[in-house]
Amino acid sequence: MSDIITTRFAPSPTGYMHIGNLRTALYSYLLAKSQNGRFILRIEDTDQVRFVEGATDVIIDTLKMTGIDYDEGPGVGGENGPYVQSERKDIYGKYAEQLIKSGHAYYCFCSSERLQSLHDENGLGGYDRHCRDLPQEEIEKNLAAGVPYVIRQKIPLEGTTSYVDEIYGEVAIENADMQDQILMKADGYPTYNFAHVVDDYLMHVTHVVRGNEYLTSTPKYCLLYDAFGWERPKYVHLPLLMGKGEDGKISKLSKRHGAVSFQDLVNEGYLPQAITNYIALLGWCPKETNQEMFTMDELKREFSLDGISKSPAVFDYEKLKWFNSEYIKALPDDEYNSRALPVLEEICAPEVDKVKLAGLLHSRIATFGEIPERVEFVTKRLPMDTELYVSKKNKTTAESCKAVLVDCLPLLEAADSWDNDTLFAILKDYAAEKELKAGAVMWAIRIAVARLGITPGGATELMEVLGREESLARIRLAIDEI
RNA sequence: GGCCCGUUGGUCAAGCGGUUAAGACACCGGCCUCUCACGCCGGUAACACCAGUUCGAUUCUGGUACGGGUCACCA
Repeated sequence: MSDIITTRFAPSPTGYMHIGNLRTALYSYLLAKSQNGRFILRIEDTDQVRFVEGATDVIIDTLKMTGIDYDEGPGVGGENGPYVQSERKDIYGKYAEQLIKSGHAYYCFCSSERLQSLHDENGLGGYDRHCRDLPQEEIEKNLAAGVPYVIRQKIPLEGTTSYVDEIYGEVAIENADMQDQILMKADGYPTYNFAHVVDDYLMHVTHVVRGNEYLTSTPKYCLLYDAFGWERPKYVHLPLLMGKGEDGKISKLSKRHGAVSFQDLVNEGYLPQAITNYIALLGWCPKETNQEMFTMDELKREFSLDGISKSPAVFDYEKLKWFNSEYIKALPDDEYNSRALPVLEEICAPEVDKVKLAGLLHSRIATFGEIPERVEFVTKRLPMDTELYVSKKNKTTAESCKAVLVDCLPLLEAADSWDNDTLFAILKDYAAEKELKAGAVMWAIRIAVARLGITPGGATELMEVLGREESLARIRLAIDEI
């Protein structure tokens, strides 16, 4: 058991899955699975104030949708449970007591008001270690009197604590620069700082994978392991995910940069696999290959620590879109239709051929969320801009297009059936007869019928989707408008 | 502000002492085409700066600048 690599993902239930968090989960999972290890999900809900109903389900659902399956955790159980910290509340106290006995922690009776004023005075400074060396009798007196207390870690006043991070190498921090951080809160719950150390030990976690905001606080955790006499785990701190603001400034990825939760992205029409694939490459790059499209199994095979970058990565929605469009294009028709058709059903008139329209859209959309705007012209006659008739490539002008429309209207009216092949043949023949470029004819018709410059299909394809009556009506209207 | 980390094109990134400094997204151009898209072909664009080590630095060391993180009874 101890030989096998064990990682965990330990989010706090906030109600949504931040994309940076998801990447941490993914890397943690991949590290374990790349070496046939175990992966644990642990819910860190020691903050009772921030409790969010149903938040754990969001986490579990996200992992399920992305294919990050855990070997132990809520819902699946395991021999190291429970996997929700609030359900493990009883076990932290005795470890804290142990630390007090061994001189690595102490009771602190300072009120939160005092702490607050301390903070206000110093700005940045922290606790003044007021209770660090309280006389034993005073401690007992306070305890007996029921004075609320927290338990703080007794950080050595001198010396340096260092560890070797798997990504960043040696990190050394002066003990004097560390705070006597709180291990147990007044409400009896442990802090993250304490709980995760105890749990990682109890759950036999061998590699702690997390964001690099913990890089400099890790020595404090190392001191805890040392105090208990436990073997320290290996640390894998990941470069942060950044966002680029409209002002061009780069900062930690947050709401102001757009959709940052997995659920937001899914709602916008991104596929879970596309999201996973993209974020896998944000801070990691495979060795010996230039591959970009990865299935989860391939990631498990290729993933390795030495491919992880040290520098922060800016989340690029454009590239995510590209991945998503690739995944959409690769979708089998039935799967694609099951996503696209409902959207079209909802926004299109009954006479519109949704299956045809969906087909036209298949290779042209980057997200399912953009379907409504792409097909708006089908159900609505958009305001016409006659400039659209001008095509330098096809050498058309509004006037030349009008002539084409006038000529073609009766031909189309006479069409004995209304499908793409028939319509195309009619127009092609017309172009040949008039010695026009086919493109010039198609351009005129397409603009007239779509009233839009960029369309999800060619002239005759659009006419087929719009139907005979609407198409002809639009051509007549267009003639009048020029 | 103290401490810590980082710095290759607009973005993701390969590189790990000697290279014409990969590739992808985006962008631009071309081809194909019934438009757009797809697809194919091509192009623009980068080693933050200054010292040092070395025969030789994008690669190693130091400093500067810039960016980020952290200093909670949040995780």
